[in-house]
Amino acid sequence: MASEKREIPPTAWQAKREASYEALVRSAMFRFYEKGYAATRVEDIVAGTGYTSGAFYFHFKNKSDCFWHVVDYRQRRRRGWNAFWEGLDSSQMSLEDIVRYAQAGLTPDEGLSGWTLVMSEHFQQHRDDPGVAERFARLCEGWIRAQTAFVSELQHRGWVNPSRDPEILAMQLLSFIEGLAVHGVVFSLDAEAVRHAQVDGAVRLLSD
Amino acid sequence: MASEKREIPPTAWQAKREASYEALVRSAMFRFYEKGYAATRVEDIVAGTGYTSGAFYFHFKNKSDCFWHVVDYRQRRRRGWNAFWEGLDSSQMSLEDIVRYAQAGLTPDEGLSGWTLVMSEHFQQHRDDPGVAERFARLCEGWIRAQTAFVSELQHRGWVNPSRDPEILAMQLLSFIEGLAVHGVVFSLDAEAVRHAQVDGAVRLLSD
Amino acid sequence: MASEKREIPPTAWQAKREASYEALVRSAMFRFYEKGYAATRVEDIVAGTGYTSGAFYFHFKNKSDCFWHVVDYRQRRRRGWNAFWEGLDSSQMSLEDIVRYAQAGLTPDEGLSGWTLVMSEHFQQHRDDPGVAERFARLCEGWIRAQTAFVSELQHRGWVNPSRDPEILAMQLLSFIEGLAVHGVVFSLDAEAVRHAQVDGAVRLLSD
Amino acid sequence: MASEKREIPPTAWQAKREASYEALVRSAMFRFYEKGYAATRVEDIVAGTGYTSGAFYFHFKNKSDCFWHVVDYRQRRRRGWNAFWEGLDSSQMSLEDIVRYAQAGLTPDEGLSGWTLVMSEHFQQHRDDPGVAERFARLCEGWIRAQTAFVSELQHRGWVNPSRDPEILAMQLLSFIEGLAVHGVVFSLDAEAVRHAQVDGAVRLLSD
DNA sequence: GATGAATGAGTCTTCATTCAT
DNA sequence: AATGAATGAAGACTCATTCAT
Repeated sequence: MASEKREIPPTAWQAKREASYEALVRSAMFRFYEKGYAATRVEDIVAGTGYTSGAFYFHFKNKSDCFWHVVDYRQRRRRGWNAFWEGLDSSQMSLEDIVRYAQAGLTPDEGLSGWTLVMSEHFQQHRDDPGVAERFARLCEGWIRAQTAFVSELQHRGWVNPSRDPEILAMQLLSFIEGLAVHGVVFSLDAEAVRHAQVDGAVRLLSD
Repeated sequence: MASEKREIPPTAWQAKREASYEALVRSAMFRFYEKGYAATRVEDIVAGTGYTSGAFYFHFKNKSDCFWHVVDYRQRRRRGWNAFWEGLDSSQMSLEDIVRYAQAGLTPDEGLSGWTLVMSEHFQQHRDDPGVAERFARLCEGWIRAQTAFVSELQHRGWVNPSRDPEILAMQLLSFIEGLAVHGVVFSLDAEAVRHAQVDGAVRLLSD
Repeated sequence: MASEKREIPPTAWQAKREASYEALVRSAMFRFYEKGYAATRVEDIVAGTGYTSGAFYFHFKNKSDCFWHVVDYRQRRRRGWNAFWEGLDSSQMSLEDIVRYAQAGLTPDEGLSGWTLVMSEHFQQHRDDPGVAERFARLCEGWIRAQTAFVSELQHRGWVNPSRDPEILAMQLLSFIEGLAVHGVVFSLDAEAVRHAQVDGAVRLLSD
Repeated sequence: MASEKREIPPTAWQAKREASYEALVRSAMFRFYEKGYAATRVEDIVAGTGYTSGAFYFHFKNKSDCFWHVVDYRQRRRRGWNAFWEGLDSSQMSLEDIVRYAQAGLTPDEGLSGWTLVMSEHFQQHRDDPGVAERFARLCEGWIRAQTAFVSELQHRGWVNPSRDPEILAMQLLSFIEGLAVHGVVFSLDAEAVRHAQVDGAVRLLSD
């Protein structure tokens, strides 16, 4: 009856759709980060994009759904660790050098350090929604896995004692870095000092 | 109608007031911790206490005010570090022993580990309120000061290299402990594993 | 702790509550009837009562809940059939006389004839809500039961052939009366003509 | 881009147009019936047809317009009463036989018994739109006229007392049949029982 | 000190409808 | 003839807060 109808989704539309989608996701990311998840209204997200709330609900089921799209978006953009090791002559570097160098990778992109705050806030507010806990857990797993790979590599290359459990170390590193970032945000600490304390502490956590 | 009210002696009055106050503060503390600050309604706080929202607004100017009362309440109940060192024969203990022993003091009371989450959420939602940032900063200072005293004491007693800046170390410790606690909550990690990682990491942060 | 607190619900409050409740229920009833269920906004209901939408949501969980409260309210106010037979000297009356006399009881009170319309509209819009169908069925049962009692009484008193199934007759009567009322509303028929056709038809349905 | 569009011969064009029109009208009819007018979204109508909302607004000015198209569609498809009497040897039949036989014609086609519900719902929601009342009245007139013709024919053929007003009788019949149908839908009554009660009652209404 | 009915501003969300393609 | 992204007005509902008692 309506056989060939849906077949030609003109790429023009697809492009349009993707453009508005990305604009909204990115706006949401920044607004969430600036004001917190709860305090960000859909109107706030939409405001600077040139779209309206209708467009928002065209792309997302609701505000919470939008949050998860942001999470995925960030995930997708996170530069892999593989790229990190390539083109790195580690023979001349101290552990501290490497950690400092890796920091840009350890902390989230786009300078949204302490984004965990947003995540935890969303988590709090949807604690009893079914499946949320698992979703967060799975997300964490991914991070730990990536971080574990980094630690393992450090062990392989002789920077870290190979007898230590890389997974636990990964968790400790992540928590420490993020913990400091969050403290920095909440307590208005000097950014440079925080960065320094992160590197210093990370090195110690990695050392015996 | 209000006949028997006059009969209550002033002291009983005050006692009554304090009783309801504490009941509400404590209920708020637990609700905030369980559901997050934003998701906790005044009704939720009031619910299990036997009081009504009217009582709430007798004691607190508003929800945010209540939050700060909780913070103060927690502050007041935090056992001082002085008590910690008394009756502790540290001569026989390793650094790890001490840290493990101190953990109950390092982490917030009543098993509300990761309460920073609540604080940061409240912070996010009142970012532009004037004075909030300072208030948080001052609060943090208090913690750092206490923690710094602890670290200094460790240096005095020879557990920690005296040349390190105790304040930075304090900040690192706090962030690390809280960071792990938060991760544990958000990502549903095993409580025992978290505790273990906390002690282990803390020792490393304190070591050279 | 809060032992005797809830014990004295000052009747003043109860009265206040009941007053606002009834005002809202009645307003809802009339608005629903005038504009239909879907087209009636909560604001419309609240408008003439002197209350605000907040009061509405104090009394009702939501608009649909309010609808059911209206249904119950109508149910409660429906004069029983017992009162009908008392003080009625049926010996001198024809069947038509009785039916005409009963019409005020057969049709809903307050001149809201054809209120079934509202019910069916609400029904349509909540068809997939669980429990709605049963609730309506139970409601209908009650009506049929009452109507059946009326028919049985007519049989006892010799007005209607006792061999006919009173329950089926009751259903036919109800449907006929309501069906005509609805047609009258939707097709703007003359009220008097409708009333006449109702009595005439009802008598025929009751006759052999 | 629009290259092959010109190649379609005008007749094919028209056929295409009619196909999509009918698909949409029929879908609307069924959706309205299943979920009610208000609860049916344009998307719902469009869903199973293979078209999109754009097509909908090509054929109909708006949702209400679509409703009237459905009404017309149903009107057009209603088998005339002329066809009914042809090829019916009524000499051997009782009144009940005829009514039963006519029921398929009395009740709406396609098993959408109780479609009056939808009509009345639409009516409620457009009560103050000018012209709606008249339009409904005219519609009803048509039905009554058809039904009146049927009744008159019954009188001619001796089944019904010729002294009774055929128009009133027609209205009573229609209301009764539809009233029962509606009750059946809203109160989940057994379809067979309803049908039986319809025939039985109709015969009584037609009898003296 | 405490009650609880009532307020009303604030938000999310829906959906009929438009329009460039 | 039809698409589907986007609009934006409308409405339901929440909840911190007030106030007469």
